[in-house]
Amino acid sequence: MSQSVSINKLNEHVDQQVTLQGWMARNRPSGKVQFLVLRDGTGLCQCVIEKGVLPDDLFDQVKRLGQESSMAVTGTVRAEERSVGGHELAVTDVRIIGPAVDYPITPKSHGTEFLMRHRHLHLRSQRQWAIGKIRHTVVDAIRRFFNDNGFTLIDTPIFTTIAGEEVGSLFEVDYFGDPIHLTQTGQLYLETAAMSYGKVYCFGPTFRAEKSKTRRHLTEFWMVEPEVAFIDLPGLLELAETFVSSIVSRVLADNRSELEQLEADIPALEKIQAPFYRLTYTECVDILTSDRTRTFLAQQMTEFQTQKAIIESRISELETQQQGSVKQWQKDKIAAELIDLRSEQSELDTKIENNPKHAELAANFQWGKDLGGSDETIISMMHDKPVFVTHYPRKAKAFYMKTDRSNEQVVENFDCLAPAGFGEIIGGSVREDDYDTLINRVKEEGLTPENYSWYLDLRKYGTVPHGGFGLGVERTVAWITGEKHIRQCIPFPRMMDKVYI
RNA sequence: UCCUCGAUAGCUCAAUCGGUAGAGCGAGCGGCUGUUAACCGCUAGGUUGUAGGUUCGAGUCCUACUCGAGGAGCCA
Repeated sequence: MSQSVSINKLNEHVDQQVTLQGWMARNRPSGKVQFLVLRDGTGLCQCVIEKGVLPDDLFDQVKRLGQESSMAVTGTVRAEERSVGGHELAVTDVRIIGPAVDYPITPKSHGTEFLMRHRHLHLRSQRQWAIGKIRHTVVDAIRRFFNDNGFTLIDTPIFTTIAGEEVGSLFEVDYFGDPIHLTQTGQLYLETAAMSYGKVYCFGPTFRAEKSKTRRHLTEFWMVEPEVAFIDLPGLLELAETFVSSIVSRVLADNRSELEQLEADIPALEKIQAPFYRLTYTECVDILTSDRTRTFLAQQMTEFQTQKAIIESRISELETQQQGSVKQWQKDKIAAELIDLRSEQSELDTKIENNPKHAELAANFQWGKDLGGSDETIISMMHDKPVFVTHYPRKAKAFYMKTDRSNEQVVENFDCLAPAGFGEIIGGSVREDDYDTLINRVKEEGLTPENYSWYLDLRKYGTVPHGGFGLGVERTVAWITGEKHIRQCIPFPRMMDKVYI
């Protein structure tokens, strides 16, 4: 028996006899030769099976195997320019492990619903695999960053007795007859630990029952939250920009081929380096209501319409070609392109429809409101690097955020908006550290102070300025990979009213 | 919760004015030694989401419901 190796290590075994173990991604049998592409979790390798080398009955058995059949394939590695991955295997033996019949996900395109219902199998497909590899790097980079910078990991509870954000977005579960909630944030617990270790972070799933049906929302998502004692707002911003930059540069270093495969915007990612842009909320309001935004949106509208015209002329061009007497496979290709173009067209229609609404929302923006999704998108579209927006109105924000002592209308908080219209990936703040101010804020919000007694205690026994933020893992992965919907960025997504498997 | 669009073969989609439901892929069989979503020939595959209604006749029109997609509010 020859040495068992993984496909990503084939370059170390050229001209040697090896055994690969994996699944059949596809097979193209012809009379006397089969080109079988094997997938082993580390990459793809074309295996060339020749009749005569393999016994006839085995050759025929392999020929009849369905997509995703598992097998061990033995042969000689050779360098081959024409092949995926640059290597191929001249096969001398095949051992069939688990045949597959009628694998549902075919090489043709599928709709979202179908893929989500087959999520357990969809994870094997190339695109999902690449996103998963990048998610892995993102998670590792997050842990690395904090572990290497003096932070201590604190595991905060998932069953929680207090709310950090909107009470309405808590999932309630039955805890031996009493109600308890799934955590929306580890922050409040994390603050207690920051008073013990100085610099801490938590990293885990978090749950929000928001009725949000958008490409940026999940009801269960992963969030990392650092919390630091003796830090101010500029210090937090510096931490956040160093942190985000370190994640992006790790992905660029470790997952370049996955980024290429996903057609991510690599030059744009290479620009993600500190310092990021800094704007106050008030400056954002000024921008939104200015001529700059008006002309920016008008330009966008023109651009959308130009794109739409291009797509429409391409569609009618293809439709004409389709009428003509071309070969069937060409018709097929045209049909596939038409489907893509039509979905692009309807996306543009939505953008064209929304543009005036967004323009109106922006132009009429009143100081005091929270920034809406469209407002954030506008600000983020105007920049090629992430933007920090700081100092939001106190009334629009959570009770625990520290009131700015030089302007009591605002709090010392920040959001970090990823560029090119992606939107918010981080929300954070300096925490209110004065006992009396905090208890008044708790009461103002209609919350019960008794429930927060332990949280208030932190302000009684050696209070210090401190703060932190939360970064959404799926949003970060979606932004980096250029994936439109964050449901593709977690293995098993849970959405507002839809849990597939 | 609200607005818009959709549901036709296992999958992705066609079906003109309301007039016999059709392709490709996938599956099965046969052919082909260099294929990259190969190609060529043949075969099987359908209660058009559900329930009503209009009509000589409904995939197509009307009503309700179910499910899905996109968007809005809110957020990481």
